[in-house]
Amino acid sequence: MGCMSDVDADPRDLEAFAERFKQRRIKLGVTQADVGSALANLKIPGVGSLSQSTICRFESLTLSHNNMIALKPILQAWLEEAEKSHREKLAKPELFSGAEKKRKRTSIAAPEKRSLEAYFALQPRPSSEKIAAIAEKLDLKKNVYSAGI
DNA sequence: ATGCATGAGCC
DNA sequence: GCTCATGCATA
Repeated sequence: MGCMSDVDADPRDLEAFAERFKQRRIKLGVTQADVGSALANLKIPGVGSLSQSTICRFESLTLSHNNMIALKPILQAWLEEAEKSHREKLAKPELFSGAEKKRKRTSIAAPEKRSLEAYFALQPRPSSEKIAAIAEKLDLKKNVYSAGI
């Protein structure tokens, strides 16, 4: 009866894991479909993506026992990865939000551009107060000046 | 979330 | 042919 070398085959463990899995997935703001497709990024040999259906069935324990056993380590691996990178984002937002932080290329309309060039001809290196004043006059954000240098 | 269909592996 | 894992389509 008590055969099988599966250390992890206890239905109670599975139940507990499935529950934790779902809660933590939701806490990460990730859908079942997201999990399924993200599995492919784990690059576990012989493991591709799974469907939303399968993730759902895993969480609700409606897969066969063997199927659950087989899927558990995979989903566990995903969960650990997901939580790791989530922590990294919280710890070092500046490294990760590069795409979000980067200012878009500034484009300056022709009239403003001519004005700025005129100001620059008069005074190539104005103080930040001057810059602010110029920005005010031209109704531009003050950091636009440095974009024009 | 789930009924139904499909394809892979098995004997 | 049967079982099982999985996906699609849908309410």
